Amino acid sequence: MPKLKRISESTISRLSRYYRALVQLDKDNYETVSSKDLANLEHLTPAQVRKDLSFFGSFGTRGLGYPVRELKDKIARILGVDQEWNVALVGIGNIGSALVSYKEFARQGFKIKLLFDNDQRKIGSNHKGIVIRDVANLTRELKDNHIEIVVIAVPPQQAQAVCDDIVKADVKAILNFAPINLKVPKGVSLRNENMAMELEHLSFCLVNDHYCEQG
Amino acid sequence: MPKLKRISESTISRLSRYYRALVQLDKDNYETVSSKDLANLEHLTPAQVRKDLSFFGSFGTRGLGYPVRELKDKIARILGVDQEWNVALVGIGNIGSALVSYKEFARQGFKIKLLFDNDQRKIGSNHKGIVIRDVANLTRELKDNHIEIVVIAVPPQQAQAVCDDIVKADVKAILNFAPINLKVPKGVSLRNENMAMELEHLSFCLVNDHYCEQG
DNA sequence: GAATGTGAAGGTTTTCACAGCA
DNA sequence: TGCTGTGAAAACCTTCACATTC
Repeated sequence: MPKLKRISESTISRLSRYYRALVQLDKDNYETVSSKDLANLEHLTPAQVRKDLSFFGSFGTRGLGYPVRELKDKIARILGVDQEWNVALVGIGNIGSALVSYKEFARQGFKIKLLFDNDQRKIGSNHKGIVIRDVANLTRELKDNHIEIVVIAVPPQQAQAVCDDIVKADVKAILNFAPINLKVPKGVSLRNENMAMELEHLSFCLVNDHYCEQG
Repeated sequence: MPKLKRISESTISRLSRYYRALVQLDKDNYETVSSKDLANLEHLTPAQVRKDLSFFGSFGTRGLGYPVRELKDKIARILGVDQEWNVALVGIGNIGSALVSYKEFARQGFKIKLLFDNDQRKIGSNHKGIVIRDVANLTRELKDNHIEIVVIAVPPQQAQAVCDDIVKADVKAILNFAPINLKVPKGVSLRNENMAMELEHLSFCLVNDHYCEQG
């Protein structure tokens, strides 16, 4: 009985973690798993696991636990990783090229279909079997190729302009690696990966260990 | 009058954002900034800004606002980015090599001093001016070189073993790119960058836009 | 007058605890 | 008996509102 309540960011992130754990449990031929086991695997509490899952339905059996395979598939459905997504990547610099070869992406159904850059020397060349296109045509090519998710890996100065072009192509999901706060209209989902910020978090913990709860 | 209360993760992350904004304001020769201005720059509320800062002291002047340069320096101090940190990177694959050239790191005082890999073909070779060492000697070399922060960019199967070696070297801060939940003892700070998880978050939003608050 | 610093209020997330079911 | 599902309680985080200071 899923209620139409807003789901918190943390619940969604934990869903990813449950999913990962369940994939492993399934590989290891476990049939069922209790909220306690699942919680231990991901260093969470059993109540948290049950509450999170309860937002989406009643997947378990009292006295027994959750059926591994079935729960895995249900969560895959909820997360949208039971289908393929067309992904484009803008900015084929250090991070961009690393992402092209990042195996975890393809494994989960995220297919990198298009690459873009603004460097004339790169445009037209092949990168791991994908031709690099001119970012000048970004909006049109995203539309023509039915891209659903775009990854931004350009320098911060160019990120907002690129982002605006992406939004114009009606793309509703953006993953941003540029260390800048992008503005997107309502209805567009934006996630940020900011490595410098994570390092700053760590240095904060090193300097202020009395404030900072362990790891 | 900083109280000895635990600081929330979100406050620490916002501190990084204030810092970035203040660096820019200082470059643009602003002398003072109000909580309202700072909030607008980072899409937050003025009350949030004031509350966050108040955990660490009273940096502003009533009726005037905060002195930009001074606040920037104070936050740099709090975040620990007023000093240099010795960083090592384990795993010189796609992501690892991208990180070596990531300019944002060095700019903030995070100096990559050592590189490690387990691939005999890579060990001993030069990567952007840094020699790649054998991960077999990880613990000893981290100790000998007074490394304070280690970045893990190895495949998930090897991540926990690498992590254990890092902990043995008394390193207290780890940034992990492997899609796995590492176990670290109390007192060690661990941050995770999980790109697959961010993409899953986006696909969740695409599939469940009714649950998912905008961007 | 203008904007900080901060208790108190309000909202959200997590944990508790137990009823309910296999 | 064992473990889920879930209201209620507790903890936590954000916003409000205003006294306070320049």
